[in-house]
Formats: sequence, C-alpha cells, structure tokens
Amino acid sequence: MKSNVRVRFAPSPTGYPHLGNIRTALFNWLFARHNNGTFIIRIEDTDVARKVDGATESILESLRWLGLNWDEGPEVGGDFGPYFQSQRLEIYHKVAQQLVDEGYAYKCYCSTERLQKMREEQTKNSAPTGYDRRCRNLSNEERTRLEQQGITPVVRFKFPLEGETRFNDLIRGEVVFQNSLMDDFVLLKSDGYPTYHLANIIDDHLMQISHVLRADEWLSSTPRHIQLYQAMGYEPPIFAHLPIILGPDRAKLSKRHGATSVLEYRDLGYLPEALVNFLSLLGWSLDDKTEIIPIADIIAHFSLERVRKTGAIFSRDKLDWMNGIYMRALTPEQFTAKALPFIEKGLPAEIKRPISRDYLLNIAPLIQDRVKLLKDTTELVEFFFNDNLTYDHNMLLGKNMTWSDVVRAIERTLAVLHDITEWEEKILEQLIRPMTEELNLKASQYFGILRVATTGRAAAPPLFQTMAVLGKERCLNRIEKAREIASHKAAAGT
RNA sequence: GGCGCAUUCGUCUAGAGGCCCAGGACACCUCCCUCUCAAGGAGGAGAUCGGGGGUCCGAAUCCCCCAUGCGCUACCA
Repeated sequence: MKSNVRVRFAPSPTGYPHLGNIRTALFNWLFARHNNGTFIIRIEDTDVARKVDGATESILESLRWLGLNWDEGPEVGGDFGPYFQSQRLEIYHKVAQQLVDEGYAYKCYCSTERLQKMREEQTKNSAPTGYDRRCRNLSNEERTRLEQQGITPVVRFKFPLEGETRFNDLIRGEVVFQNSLMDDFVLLKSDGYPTYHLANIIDDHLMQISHVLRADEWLSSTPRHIQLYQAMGYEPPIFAHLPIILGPDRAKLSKRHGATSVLEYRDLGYLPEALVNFLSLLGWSLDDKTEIIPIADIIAHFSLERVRKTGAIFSRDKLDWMNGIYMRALTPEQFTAKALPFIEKGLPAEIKRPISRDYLLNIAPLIQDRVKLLKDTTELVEFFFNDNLTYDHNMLLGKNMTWSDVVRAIERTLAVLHDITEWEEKILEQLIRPMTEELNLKASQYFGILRVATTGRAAAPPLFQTMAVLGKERCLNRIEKAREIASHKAAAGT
C-alpha cells in the first residue's frame, strides 16, 4: 500500500551526473522507499542552450546501475506525465498567461544588453544586484509601442515589495527572507521555455509532490517558490534542503574536480552497493558507529532527522576501503561474474579469448581479498594467463644466496614435483615445505624463488594455493625456465 | 557588496546541559599472524568541540557578538 509521500529527482540534462547529483537522487529514493511512497524522475530540459546529447540516458543509466528504480518517469510513464518538461510547454504558457492576467506577473521588454549594463552599474556601486523593475508598471501605450517594435518579451514575476517570506525547512528549521530584497525574476524566457522556477512549481504541484528534497544551493531561491505557490493558489510542498557534496577544496563538487561522473565509478569497478552505502553516509548516519549497512537497513532506518546540515567532502580513500569490504563479501561465483568482463577487456591481446570462467573461478578466492576495484583484477590475475612471464631475473636470487644455491634449490624441487600425481595445495605443501630444511634455506628465501619462478612476481597470493591453481604443467614449465636462467647466471659467475 | 546557510580529529561522522578531560570509521604509525602482498587481530597518535562573551552548580550542546567557509545574487538549473 503506497503512502502519500511523493518525491522526485529532477535533473537537468546539461551534463553527466556526478556524485553530488546522484546523492540527491539517492536521498529522495531512500525517503520514498522508507515511507512506502513514490519516487519520480522528471527531466528538466528547459535550457536549450546547455542541453547535452546523451545526458538524459546517462542519468537514467546511473540510476539503474545503482538500483535506484523509479515508479514514474521516463521509460516507465505514470499518471502525471509527460515527465519531460520540454513536452509540457503548453501548461507553462497557460499558467504564465494566467499569472499575467491576474496581475501576479508582467511582460518585460528589457534587452539582455540593458540588463547586463544595469548589473554592472549595480556591482560598481556595491548596490544589491537584481532587476530594477523598469517594466513592472508599463502603461498600455508603452506596452503596445514595445510590442510593435517586435520585441519578444519575457514574463517576470511581480515579487511583493514588502513583508517577508518564511518557511520551515525540515533540515534547517525556519528560514526567513525579506521580500524587499528579492527581485522580479523571470518565469518565461523569450525562447518560449519556462525557467526552473516556473516549471518546477507547476510540475511539483501537478505531480502532487509532497516533499521537495533538493540540494542546499536551492535554499536561497525557495522564497521565490513559496511566493509562486501562493500566487497560483497552490499548497506548497514540504522542503528539505540537503547538504551539498564538496570537492577537496571545499567548493561545491563539479566537473573540474575530476572523475566525478557516476558511470566512471562503474567503469573503474566500484560495486553499486558499495557506492550506495558510501553515499548514504555522506550527510546521513545510522548511529555513532555503523558503517557497513545493507541497503534494506538503510531504507528501514533512513530519516531526514539524521541528515546533517554541513556539506561533506567526498573521500576516495574511504570509498575504496568500503568497496573492498563489499568485494570480499561476494561469493567466488559472484566475484567471478563481475570480474570477468573487466579481465576480458584488460588482459593483453595475445592472451586467447574467451578466458575460462572455470579457471577464473579457481583463481577468485586467491585474489578477492586483494581487490579494491574490479579494474585491479586484471593486474592481479595476469600471470595466471600469461605463459610468457617476463621479470627481472635477479628477483630469483634470494637474500644472502648465490646463483648455484638457486640452481640447486630449483633442481631439487623439480625432481620432487615431477612425481606428484595429485596436484593439490596440501600435497604440494607437504612435499615442499620440508625441503626448506634440507636445502638449508629460510622459508622466505626458498618460497621466494618458487614464487618468482611460477608467477614472475615478488608479491602474489600464497605459494601453494597459487601453484595448485596454475596446475602441474604450467608450474613445471615455468620452473624449468627459471632453472635455465639461474644456470646461466651461475655459469657466468655473477 | 547584499542575502542565506553552516562551523566537532587531515577526511566522513556520533553527540540534542552532567553518561564527553568528546565515541566510531577512513587514512597514518607500531605490533601480532605470516612464504611475499593483502586480508584479519591488537594497540598508538590525532579535536583546548572556529574565536570571544554570557546563562547555569555544570555547555560541544542554550543565548549574543565576531571570524571564516560555502551557497545564491542569470532570459542556468
């Protein structure tokens, strides 16, 4: 049973959604789900000049990826459509005209040049900026004359000159603005499109939005909205202004802060559930210590009362840590399924495709603990697939050893390995570990040689597990190669 | 410049008059585990709660002033 809570995420397709935008979407979604309400997507495509191709799709894709499903909006429709503002122009025109007729708004013929000049003048004199209301009280004759000049007017709201506008913000409490400080803002642009203020109010009303949860940057224009609601005779929704997400320089997160597009995080290999968990904790908290919270619990406990007022700097370090936690919580099967596409894409071209899912499934437990981002898996997994190991040969030489020590160790190992019929971790360890003593080496020296020989790396998953997964043939071939290298070195007397 | 909002460890945060000479997490450091790298475990360091005044027996928590930061100040959202 749905409640009356109806919230919307109303992005403008002027770019690719970044973490800040999507966090607002997330809080709306959480609020809707917690209250058993309706989550609506409305595309505010009223800025023709800044519109970016593909932005809408990218926004929807970001939401889908994170699992923020919507009940009404693009693709799914709903009873209050259309959900693209560019398809609702007639409605805005009608209401704007009505406001003009009723004396709440007026047509303004001022040119952008004049407005710009006016603003410069105001700034120069350290006066408050804002439209000087020149067209507010035009006589009919003047209006006709300007019309005849062929000027397409904009429609401006006749903001009350006196009094104050107040409202109660669910997060910030009561906020008061002096009306005398507000100017007559534009409702309808000369290109026929409405401004945010007009379209937003009309649609929120028509779509029966109960709560407006939006970023803090809108707080200052809320009195405009309140006044508009009153002029139209609409009941305003409840407002809650969310803290914004900041870049490392404490300024509002934006494109210039780098990789902030949500889809980039997907492509880097963050898990959507990790990102959701992390984002939900940017401004909201469950209690004084819980950090890893399943989505069902976030929904169950989400409340605006526990939303902070201050902007938060997004920290990649902590996200990475959290992603690692979610990564480790995956079953090997899940992990394999998620890592596979990244590995297919990332492994060198000479390695034959498709890569074996079964083989990868065996590798998974060895690397899962070591992965922070799915993109990292390629690097971690590479030596399992690449039989042409290239490494600095000197890595074979353990600390305080000579090359002939290395040759001897390898030869003894090879002899033992050849006879193994059951190539398993336990058996490998049973046979090889005791050799440490026989060879009079430290485990770190001996295992180190074998690690480099089989993996070409100084750091890799535990030796016996790794060898078991690699298989007998691969191990023997690689160790043989290492023996040749070491023999040459020994012969050269280096 | 005007208006608005905010201000607790480097960062994310807990805290709604005594439970706080401020708790948790990330990052950092040390140790343990250990064949390497991780993961895991145990510790450590890190905030005179932006500053100053009040109120109160008692303030991070209430009030006032200041400072600083951010946001808005577009025919952008």
